[in-house]
Amino acid sequence: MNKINVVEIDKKWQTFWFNKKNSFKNTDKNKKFYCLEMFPYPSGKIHMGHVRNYAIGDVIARYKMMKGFNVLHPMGWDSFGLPAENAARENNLNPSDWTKKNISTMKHQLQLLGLSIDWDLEISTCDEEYYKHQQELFIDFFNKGLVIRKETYVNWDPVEKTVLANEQVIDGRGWRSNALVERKKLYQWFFNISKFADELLKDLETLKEWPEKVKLMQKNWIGKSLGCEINFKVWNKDVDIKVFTTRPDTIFGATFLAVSVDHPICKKLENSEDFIKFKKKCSQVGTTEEAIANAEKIGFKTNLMAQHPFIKQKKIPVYVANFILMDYGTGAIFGCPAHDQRDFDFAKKYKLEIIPVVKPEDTTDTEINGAYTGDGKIINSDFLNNFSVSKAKEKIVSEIEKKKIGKKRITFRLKDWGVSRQRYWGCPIPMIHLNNGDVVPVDKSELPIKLPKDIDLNYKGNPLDNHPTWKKTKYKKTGESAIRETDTLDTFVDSSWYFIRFCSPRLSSKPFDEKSFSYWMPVDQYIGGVEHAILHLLYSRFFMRAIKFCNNKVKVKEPFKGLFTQGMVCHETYKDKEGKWLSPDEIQKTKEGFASKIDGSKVKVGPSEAMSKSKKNIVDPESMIKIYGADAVRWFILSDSPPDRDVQWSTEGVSAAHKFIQRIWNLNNKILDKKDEKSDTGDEKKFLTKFNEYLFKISDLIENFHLNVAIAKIYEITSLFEDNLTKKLSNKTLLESQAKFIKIIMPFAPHLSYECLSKLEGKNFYEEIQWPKGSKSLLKDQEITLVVQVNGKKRGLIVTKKDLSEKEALIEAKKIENIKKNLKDKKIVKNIFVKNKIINFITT
RNA sequence: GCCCUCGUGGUGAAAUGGUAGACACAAAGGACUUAAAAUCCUUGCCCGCAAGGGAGUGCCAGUUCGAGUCUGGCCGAGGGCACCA
Repeated sequence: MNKINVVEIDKKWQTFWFNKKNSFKNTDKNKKFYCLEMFPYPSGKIHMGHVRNYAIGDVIARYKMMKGFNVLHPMGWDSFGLPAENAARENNLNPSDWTKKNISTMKHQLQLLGLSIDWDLEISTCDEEYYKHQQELFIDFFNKGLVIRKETYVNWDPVEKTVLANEQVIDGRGWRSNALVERKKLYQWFFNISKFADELLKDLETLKEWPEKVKLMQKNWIGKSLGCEINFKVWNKDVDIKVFTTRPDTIFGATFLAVSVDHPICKKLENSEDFIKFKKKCSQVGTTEEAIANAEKIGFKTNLMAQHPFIKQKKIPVYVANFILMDYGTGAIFGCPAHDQRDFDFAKKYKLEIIPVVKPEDTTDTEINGAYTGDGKIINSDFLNNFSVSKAKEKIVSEIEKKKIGKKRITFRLKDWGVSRQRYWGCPIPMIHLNNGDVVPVDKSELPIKLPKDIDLNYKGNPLDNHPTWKKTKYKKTGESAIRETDTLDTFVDSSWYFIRFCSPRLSSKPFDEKSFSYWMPVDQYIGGVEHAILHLLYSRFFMRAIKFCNNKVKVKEPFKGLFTQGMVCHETYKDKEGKWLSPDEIQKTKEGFASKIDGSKVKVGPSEAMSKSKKNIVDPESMIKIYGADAVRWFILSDSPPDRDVQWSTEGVSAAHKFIQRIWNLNNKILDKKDEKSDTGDEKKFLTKFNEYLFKISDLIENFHLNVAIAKIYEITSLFEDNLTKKLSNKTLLESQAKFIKIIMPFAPHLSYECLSKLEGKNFYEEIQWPKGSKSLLKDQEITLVVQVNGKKRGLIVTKKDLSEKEALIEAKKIENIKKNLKDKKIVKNIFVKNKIINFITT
């Protein structure tokens, strides 16, 4: 048997595509398609997650090219970030060198996959030619008031004297120093994303091709809530505490006030030693929402009492509490323990009064074990009694407004986007600090503000700040000396507009050319990991709006028309007898299970988890490609699971994919070698009808991302062809159909397809390869199977032509022996008939 | 803690409210072969020689002629939580 040499054909066609430069540009300019996969962080080598992401994208890109679209399919590198700095420090090299080396390795590896990427458009965010435009955008945003400077908390490592990323804080301690991490306030730069909060929320509705779950996550993240501000008078003092609540209906259940430690009224407590201690304790909780939510709720009782606005004689204590955040609402709440779990926990701890004011409709239970947050009838609430929750809300808000002690207010959970990072390997923020305290942008002619090459990363603190000369500069307008901003930008900024840069990646004069922008944007299909569902996608949506805000030639609001989020690649985990992780290469199969290759001892097989270095459950794509070929690797990763779910990598699976590649190759050869014979029109028609049906089905499946099902159908087509080799089909029919079939496989396994097609059609590919056209009229000749049920249970089947009438169907159904048996001695009460689907006899 | 998603054979999975398990992996049996590899065929819960019948999609209710699919409650697993990317 003629064996396919996958390594050889991989190389052959990759060279062919490379020389052709993927220039599929002779297509219809009026039909554009921008296909984009999330660009990778150059961490060293590509991993299976990348393979999956880019295999999915390549199917879509190639399919659209074959459909005649002018396709933009670029690739770049998200090349600023923390790992480069860490690696550089460990190996004593420059982050730039480390990054460049990784990019070159990974680019080579990606090319081994045979992707239809136009490498002429390659960009890298750490490239001066990229980040100078980002600095320009920053200045534009600043001039339009979209950049602000304010104080926030960071994780501070007191030993390293650096700001730590959340992932660098382990159990409240710095990952290197092991010192207890403190919260520290710093002045930082922010993008005013909250300005667009309402718009970002509302426009989610226009994103028809986004997964519902991603939209829901963004909606909850933005967190619009309708509530109300209420002023509480402080007893015997001339101050008010303004609280924000989404549950004004529970005002009669209010038994305390709680304010954030950063609330202005706390200023007066600064001279109390107890308060300082309390504040210190609060600062030991991390800055993540998770840490704050899980931290024990603690409070500091002030000597202030607040006057309840609706109960004359009632005074309630004012606490400072660690779970109240200054940047949400007003930084103060009223606590209603009966109907808020956090308030409940707090009240239990400090033995505060708990007054139920909402009674659930369906219980008589009087014992309170926790907060009740559902609907019900209002009780213990004076004029609100007997109202429902929603009615009570309306009533109380109008009452509050009438009394002028507060007003309706909409709040968003979404905070402004902090973009300052006290790190070296990022885009320098193009601002300078003048002697008089003003902070101004640099002149655009001075861009790019380049990172210095000579940097000492072993020095404690902010590297740019510690550089001997870099920050010293002059203000161009006046010539006075000035100090550069030494913070760099969050790497999310880099990835918030790279898809725009791809429209005109070599343009030096400005970030993008408006003409190419309006041709290509928005991205028609964006593909990437679901872990980016909120931040990256939301920031990109903000950036698009901010750019539009600064440039009236930009008409696009939403950067990504279609979004697809793929699942992770998982693998079983293995541990040796000492509980140490083993990689799949370090084990071998035995009769009982698996054993270590090193000492032959038994291996414990653990659950399949996302591939990660720490668990060593990694399979290297490059070595897989070398053994099985690019097509088999792509094929397997697409075939085994729906693309939006996790997939389990298995050696058996990729080996099976390889066998299938061989099977198609064999089929192709059998058809080429077959002697012509007299055809039977009946056989031919049957074959062509069935194949035609598959053709429509597969287009549909690809367009809806059901790539695993599309592959299952391709297996079925293969069997169809193999079965028909022994039937009476003309060679013309077989060869023509096979060529169509090979084209269907092309987006998935392009190397194999080009090789087969070059044999079938015996020509070189100077023209575009078109997706095969199906016949609508042939679709009408399909056979369908009608299910016959008695009382909802399947009792028979009718194989028949399409669109059989109810009358005919019932006659046919009653002819079936088993149906006769089941209807015997019974009276038919009702017939259910669904065309091309089902007959259901309902009997007495 | 909060938000989101997912639970179907030994495994990955398929199924516009209409035949549950397509397709594939693994396993068992068989064919070819001196043998192995490769390839191909068959089987796949329970009763039955078969025809056929029964149970069955995490658990408990409900809607429907009909529920894996819709509704409510529960249990379990995974993702995100603003300085990892």
